[in-house]
Amino acid sequence: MNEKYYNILLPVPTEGVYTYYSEGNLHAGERVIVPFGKRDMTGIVIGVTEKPDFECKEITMCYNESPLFSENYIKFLKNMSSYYTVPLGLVFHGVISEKILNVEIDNQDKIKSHPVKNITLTDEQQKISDSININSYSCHLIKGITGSGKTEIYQDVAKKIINAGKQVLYIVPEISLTPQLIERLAYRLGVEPSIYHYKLTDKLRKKHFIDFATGSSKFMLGARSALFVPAKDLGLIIVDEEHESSYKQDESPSYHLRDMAVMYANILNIPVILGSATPSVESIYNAECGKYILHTLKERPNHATLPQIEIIDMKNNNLIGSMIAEPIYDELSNIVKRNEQAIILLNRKGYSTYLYCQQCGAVATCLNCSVGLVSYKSKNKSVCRYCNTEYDNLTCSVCGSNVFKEYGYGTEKVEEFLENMFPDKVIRIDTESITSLKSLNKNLKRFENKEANILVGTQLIAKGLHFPEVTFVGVLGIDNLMALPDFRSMERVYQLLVQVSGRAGREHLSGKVYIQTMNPDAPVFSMLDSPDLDFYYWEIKRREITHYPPFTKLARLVFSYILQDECLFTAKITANTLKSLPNAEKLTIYGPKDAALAKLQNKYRYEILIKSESNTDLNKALIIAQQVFNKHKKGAMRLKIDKDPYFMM
DNA sequence: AGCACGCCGACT
DNA sequence: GTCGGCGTGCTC
Repeated sequence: MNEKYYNILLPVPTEGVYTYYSEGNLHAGERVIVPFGKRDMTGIVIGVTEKPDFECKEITMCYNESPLFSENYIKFLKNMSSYYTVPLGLVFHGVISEKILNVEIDNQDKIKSHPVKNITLTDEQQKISDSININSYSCHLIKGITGSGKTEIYQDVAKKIINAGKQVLYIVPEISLTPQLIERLAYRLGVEPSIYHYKLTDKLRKKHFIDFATGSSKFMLGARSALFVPAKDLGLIIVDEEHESSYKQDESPSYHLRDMAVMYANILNIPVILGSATPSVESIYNAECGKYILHTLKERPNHATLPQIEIIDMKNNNLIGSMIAEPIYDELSNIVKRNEQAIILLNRKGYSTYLYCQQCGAVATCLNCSVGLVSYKSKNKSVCRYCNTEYDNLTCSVCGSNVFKEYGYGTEKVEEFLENMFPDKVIRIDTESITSLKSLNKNLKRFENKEANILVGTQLIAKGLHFPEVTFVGVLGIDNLMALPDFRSMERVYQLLVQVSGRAGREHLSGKVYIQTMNPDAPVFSMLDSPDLDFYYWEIKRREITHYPPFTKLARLVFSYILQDECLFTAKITANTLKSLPNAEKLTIYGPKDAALAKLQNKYRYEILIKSESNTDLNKALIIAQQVFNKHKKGAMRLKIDKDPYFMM
């Protein structure tokens, strides 16, 4: 009898580590198939263990392969599990689907290679690239506007890593994963990148996973989930647009990709590069503390001039069509007259954004959510933007009337109005107008080919898309964003406005940006055309005074359940327990109070916010909170623990 | 997450 | 009687 006992990690939302025996000799990181309940599952070997005092089952099958997962990878998952106080199995489950995990290694096609195109770096770029030691951990934050040469630096460092026989992981927000980017990278690096993201077919995702895991591919370009493809010998991680809030995962484990990339690079002892035109407040703070190394690219591409930014006071200006301040409207007329191009940015979809009952004045809200409905003219319906319930013939839930007054405007209404004023000159792009990537590309092409002069859209068009002919950007509805109950709202407004300003007047044309607001004296506006860190210094001071991150650690606990009283009751018990903990004086606990969205999909929601200067104290509280909740929860009651929350709604 | 067990309501 | 609704609990 030479049975050995192994701890196996399975992708199940529990602790996830189970003990099995085998007569074979297994190594950490190897994949195995084991019986789990009534089914067979693929898991990975964590290590050898003593014979436990309960009955174990036998490992059904060992993949005959050298381990795909490294010990460092397992360490990374464990660190992630303890940082987010999420069970290890749940982390594994949330990060790799079982479908991908049990992929077979078959005969692989050769990775295509291309002739390498040499790029010459400017002195500024070369200096930054050379300062990055490719043999050990360091975190580099590169600040530079679009086209200032961040990509060239990424490529130069990547090339050094690949020449040293190691692999490179390049992560971008999902929306920037365009065919143009993929083509450009393949062309410049001389290798076909393995692409990895959610929308890829299973077949391709499996292929790219295996290519990178076995080391036959040296370069992976992907979205958030690509960080968890186990590499054979990773030498560099690049996180582009590091400030993007889409890097924060909504579901548990709600990790932040940038933070996890830094954690992983640290464990692997390899360099990591973060890039952005508008780095996040916490990253600049980390640079100031000496955790990251900040590099600022000062040269502007083709010596383009900064756009001229003007703040339009809506109180002193006519609103054309009750929407658009006169100076913006006039500018659009000029644009159409001169056959130039403009972007109108508005972060609201739909036609009218507020509907009031004409009889009793009640606001039309969703029956399942505490959210006001938005009307859509194209669908002839009103829609809840959270649960997407559509209302055909809206009746007032208070008085039963079905006549509503419409206020507020979304992109659909702005498009209609501008289309009336400038027939055939307007295109709209938002998640409602585009049904697929194809239709997005089609609309983008139409605009690129100058089939229209004015592009109306939501944030979609402010991020990462290039419109070389645009000379004017008008921003509507920024006041809504500033008013959001979120300590990061000013940071987001700043980033959005700087990013969208970058869309105006690139290359040979100089541009203008007009922002209409009821609050022209808001400090954020005066810092937009400063290329330095003025906004950062202003914002970091506010964060310090108000005890928000990065000066404190924050966690948000959301309780949700169909029964309001029971939900509040459990939240109260949890909060009271936390308040009476021995380390309670190290914690600041708010709530429970109604969540900003008090009801969603018929579930009532209460939230508790916990602040602490110490990560350890915060984590202790989160573990207790989970235990108290498990003891007192009823039925399908849920608790979502969001550490380092990015969305306070 | 699956999958089974178990305890109530309304069908051939 | 038994089919099926989904609440509860477990998986080495």
